[in-house]
Amino acid sequence: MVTRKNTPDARNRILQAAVKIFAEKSFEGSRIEEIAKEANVPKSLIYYHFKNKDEMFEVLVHDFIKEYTNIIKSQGSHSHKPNAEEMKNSLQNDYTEFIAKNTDLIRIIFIDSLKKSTDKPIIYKIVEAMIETEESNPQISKSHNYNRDERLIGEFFTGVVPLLSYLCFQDSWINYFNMNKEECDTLFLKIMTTAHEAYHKQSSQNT
Amino acid sequence: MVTRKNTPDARNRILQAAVKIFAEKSFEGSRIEEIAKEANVPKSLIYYHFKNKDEMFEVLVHDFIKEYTNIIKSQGSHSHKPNAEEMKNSLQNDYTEFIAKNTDLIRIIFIDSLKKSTDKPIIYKIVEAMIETEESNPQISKSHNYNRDERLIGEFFTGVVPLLSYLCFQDSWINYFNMNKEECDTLFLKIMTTAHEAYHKQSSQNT
Amino acid sequence: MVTRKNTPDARNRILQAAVKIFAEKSFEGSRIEEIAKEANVPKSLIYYHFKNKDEMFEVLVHDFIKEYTNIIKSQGSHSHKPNAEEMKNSLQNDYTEFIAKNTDLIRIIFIDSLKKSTDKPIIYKIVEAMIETEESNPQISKSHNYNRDERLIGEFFTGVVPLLSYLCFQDSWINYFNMNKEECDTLFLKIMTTAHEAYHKQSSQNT
Amino acid sequence: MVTRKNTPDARNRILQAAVKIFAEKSFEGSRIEEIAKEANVPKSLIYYHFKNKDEMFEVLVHDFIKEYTNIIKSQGSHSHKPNAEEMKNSLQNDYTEFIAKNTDLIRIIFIDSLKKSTDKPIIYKIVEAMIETEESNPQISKSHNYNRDERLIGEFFTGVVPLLSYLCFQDSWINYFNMNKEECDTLFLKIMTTAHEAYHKQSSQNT
DNA sequence: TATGAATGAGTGTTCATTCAT
DNA sequence: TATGAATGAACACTCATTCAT
Repeated sequence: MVTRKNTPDARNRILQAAVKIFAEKSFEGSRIEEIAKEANVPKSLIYYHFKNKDEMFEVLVHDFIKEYTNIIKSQGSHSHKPNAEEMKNSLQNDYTEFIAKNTDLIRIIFIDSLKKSTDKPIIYKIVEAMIETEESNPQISKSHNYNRDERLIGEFFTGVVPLLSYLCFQDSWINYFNMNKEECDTLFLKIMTTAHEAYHKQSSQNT
Repeated sequence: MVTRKNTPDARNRILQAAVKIFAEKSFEGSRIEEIAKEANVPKSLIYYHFKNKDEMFEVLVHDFIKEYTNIIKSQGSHSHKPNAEEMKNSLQNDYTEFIAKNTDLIRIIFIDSLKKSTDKPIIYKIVEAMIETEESNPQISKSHNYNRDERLIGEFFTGVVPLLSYLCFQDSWINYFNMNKEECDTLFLKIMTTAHEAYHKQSSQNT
Repeated sequence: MVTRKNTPDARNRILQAAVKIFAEKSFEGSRIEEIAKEANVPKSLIYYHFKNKDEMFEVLVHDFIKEYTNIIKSQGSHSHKPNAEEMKNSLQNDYTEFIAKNTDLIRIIFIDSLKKSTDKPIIYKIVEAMIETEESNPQISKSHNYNRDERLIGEFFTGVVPLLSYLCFQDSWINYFNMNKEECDTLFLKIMTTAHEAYHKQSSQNT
Repeated sequence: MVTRKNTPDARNRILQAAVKIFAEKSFEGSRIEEIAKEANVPKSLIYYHFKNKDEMFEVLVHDFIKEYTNIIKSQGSHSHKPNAEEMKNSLQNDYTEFIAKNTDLIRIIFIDSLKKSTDKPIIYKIVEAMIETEESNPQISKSHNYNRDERLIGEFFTGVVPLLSYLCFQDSWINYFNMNKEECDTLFLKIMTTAHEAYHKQSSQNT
């Protein structure tokens, strides 16, 4: 009499386990065996639910990007010229909550996107979604000094990248530099907000 | 008559090949076989020059960090409160030149550092070197409002991370967003300088 | 509302599908999954109807041999010393019709019988049935020059084997050698009849 | 201290082992592990010498066909209108010797060729080589009643197929029908020669 | 110094088969 | 009668590493 897992959410457990292992070892460094162990399923079940390792990755990314895009779109006015106050508040909003919940997945996407061979890094979809939302707002996109390229670069390199990096490095940073988590968060937020805001101000001064 | 492998620099060719492959596939995703092919040497020669795959990685990183540290130290006062002018010039200086020459290695280190399991990301050595140099300058470190934590976070998340990210994403960015390389460089520089400077200004206003 | 699988003949559809897949990939090369797909039933239904893969094969072979034997027996005098005329006519008779209808199964049996490890090739049952029928006819078997071994070898290697081979190769032969089906059939029939007849004639001259 | 096999002919041992196992279990039914065991090498060595299972098969077939073709070509006038005497003698000649030595490989090729999906059965190369050699002989090919299609069908279905079948079935036949090997060989030879000759005679009578 | 051959411990994946319902 | 989910035992193939020369 073999005990069956009988949990209809085996598929989800597998996906969660995959995220965890991928985040720790990177995609290539992860072993199906280990994901199976983490999910408490036989590895053959992984192949019942997914075609192969790649498909697990794709499903994970696809679902994330889909949900991310939805959140961005539903937030509408979220990303333009936030001030420190708004920024701080936003840490409790849907967007940041979602991002915080998916740190590991973001890490995976970040790592994958950094590979040289990747000519269409997944991470770009993140800025794209932000900019698309922005451009669907005529007030912004029709303004005389709107510059798509500048917006993309600005949002990505002074906004998205520092934020996601912070999420990824947070734990080891606190550990390695012996900082206090609360203070560290506050400091980062202040610094990044200042820097990101500065870009926004300058950007709007262009004629 | 066997074609000689140009013996003296076989080791170097292997290292260069390793950098290339690691950058494309990440450390775990790279195969010794492929590195050997890229370096045009038999697989076994790699094991003549290096103990194992890990050692290749370590040699690569060690040499890079060593050279990096030297450059930083020899530049002395390079990184504090630069203005746009200095920043622009610096693109031609030793530091940026060195960084530009080692994009692939930086990519490798960046990727490796992003793994969750890495509690001492190699990339931290980069800020550390900067801060150490800074702190060896009593004029700066003894100033009444000097705050090491803030300096670290500021330099890392508004300086190092955006810069290295730009290096890593540059090519695919231009390709994906259909931008012009020159303009893209200029735009990034302007934006990042503005943002990074803003942090420096604010930082120095703290009492 | 689930589409019913047309219950009563699911078993037959499975068997037909099995024949098709076995014929294409050989028994070992066939996958239950693929048979299920071909039969448009879930994999598990196959195990409802058959104990395992081997049993499907056995059922298929058993049914074929049974029906074959019946036809042979009911034809009685079919195989001895046919002349060209009889042979040609026989192409429309039960025997050849049955064989033509079961080309795929014959192919499967032929392939299986060719394996070295098989010491009791199924295909032998085909000559056996012919000879048994013959021997049950005292007029033939008691004739002074009747030689069972010679009959077996003769019927098998100049009769059964060429005929079954032709059935198996027919399609690809026409395709590969760019022949016309009708002519090809006629040619083969003429040639094979001549050869087979020659054996019969010579055989009966033995004293 | 691990004992290395150090046999430069490991590759050959692998090929021979593959022939043996393929012949017993068919290609799909064979396990690399088993071939490795038979060849007395670790299975990884098989992948050092061959890309994969398919390549082993291809190498085997390619080498066989090449050698076969050479023999056929060097025999020149071997296959046309042989009489019983010639046929008998030929059993000791290069051709038959070669065939007898490669029974297992022939079995493998025969089996593979019988699969329905194979649109260009390897076995056809055997008749092709015979016919090509024949056609390179102007005396034959220019004769007024030479008919390529008839030659192909005739040689294949009354010559090649019975002969190869006999090779494949020989052992189990003797066993199953309880015959004596010598007598069996003689009987088959007499019967097949008669039948094949008959086709040749008739063929040459066509105007 | 250099290398072709060899090897063992994996590693992703497959597959016949079974279970619960 | 029927089926989606599950499973373990293989299986083909990989890969870092080592050996002998």
